Amino acid sequence: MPTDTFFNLPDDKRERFLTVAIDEFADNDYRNASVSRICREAGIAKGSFYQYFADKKALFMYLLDVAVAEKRALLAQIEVPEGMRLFAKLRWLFEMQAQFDFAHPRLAEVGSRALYGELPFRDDVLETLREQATVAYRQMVLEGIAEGSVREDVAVDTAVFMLVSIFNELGNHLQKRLNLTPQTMMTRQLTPEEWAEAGQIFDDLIQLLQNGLGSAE
Amino acid sequence: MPTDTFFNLPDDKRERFLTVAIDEFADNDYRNASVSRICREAGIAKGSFYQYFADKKALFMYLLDVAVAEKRALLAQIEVPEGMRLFAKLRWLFEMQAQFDFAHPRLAEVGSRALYGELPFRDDVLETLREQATVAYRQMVLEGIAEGSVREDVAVDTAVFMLVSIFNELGNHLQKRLNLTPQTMMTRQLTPEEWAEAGQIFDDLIQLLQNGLGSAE
DNA sequence: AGATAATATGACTGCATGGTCACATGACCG
DNA sequence: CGGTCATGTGACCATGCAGTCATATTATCT
Repeated sequence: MPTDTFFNLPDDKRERFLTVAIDEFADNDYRNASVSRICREAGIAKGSFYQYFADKKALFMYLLDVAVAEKRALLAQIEVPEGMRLFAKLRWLFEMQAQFDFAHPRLAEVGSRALYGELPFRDDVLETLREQATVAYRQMVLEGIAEGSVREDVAVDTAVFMLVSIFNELGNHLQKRLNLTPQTMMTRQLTPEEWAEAGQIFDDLIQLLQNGLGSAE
Repeated sequence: MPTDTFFNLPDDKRERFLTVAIDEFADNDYRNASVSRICREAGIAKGSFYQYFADKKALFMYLLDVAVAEKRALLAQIEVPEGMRLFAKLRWLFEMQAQFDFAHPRLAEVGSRALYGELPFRDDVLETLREQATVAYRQMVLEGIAEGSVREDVAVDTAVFMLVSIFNELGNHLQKRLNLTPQTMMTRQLTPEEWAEAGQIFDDLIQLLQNGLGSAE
């Protein structure tokens, strides 16, 4: 989506630009993110920007590409476990998501804005991305039923809705529970204690999803 | 928050204005909602607007007042049941929320934007409103434990997080499941069949929250 | 060095916004 | 009728935006 000129840029300049752009789209939704501000911040002329990208939308879509690529890179780094049963798989997914959020807090913010925020244009790629989570979760629930780990009489649509809602808010919740801000996450790694706490939250969540809140009474 | 002048307005003019304003803040987040557009749409001069409200923020806060008042009115209409146990109470809450969403779809949209969207200013009243849901749910879970309907070893914080996440997304989910748009909701009542379907979804949700997705295995 | 192509630049256009203000209109009262 | 007060009005200001373009700078090759 960017032009050759953009890729010809010296690495440091290109990276500085990207950092600034990601920050801008992490701090502001699409309409309020400002090309002018990005240019000012990154120290490049407005005209130059339009030599790199056709327009604001092209930059935004490229940032999403970067986010997707980054996520793929993370997944490639860790072998996807085979033969996991539903609740183990869910837990693993939670952990993956958290790992991405912690490794790329600003990018993750851009991504979640893109998925759940409002945009002044319609984009099919994005639309598909949006649906993907629902479809994947439905598939998982169905497999869960097939393998016997999920009750046969479960209300599939409603269960999927639950999973997606929780998944979407998980990042925010972890941040609150661990007292983290995107800044602190950028500047330091998670301590083992923090990871343990996150792990505990995942365990609790899985426990709740699997057995509910109700007592046996 | 509005001036006397605003309340002195002929009823139809004031109501027309409010309808337009609510639509504007339902369709756009705070920053993108436009006073100029509201004035144009409502057929009043820009100067007049500033005779009714100190500024854009004052209008916005007033709309929230209206929303809260409207919700109170709904609750006053229906007697709050006493002595309900947790899961019955939750179901009742779901139904209340849905009834409000269906009765005032546009206002509900303004409200949820206010609670979960971003604002260019900080407001203590709003902050309190935001926390209220979490506090109330925590209280309910604790009561649930006390009365024995909730497992004693439940992870309270995580359970509350689950409940809040689900509750926040419930409106959207119902809309999708029942194939409704704010417009259709404005123009017609829900059919008994649609209400039944909503009720089924509530039942399913409660069932999932209480017993989880897991099979007994 | 000279010529050609790639890149950088920032003033500029056109547009929309929130908010102001000097003035116009209308209502009520003696 | 005249005067006073409440209300209505829209041109106007400062600001910020996305995007353009003529011009200037720098690289590259002969």
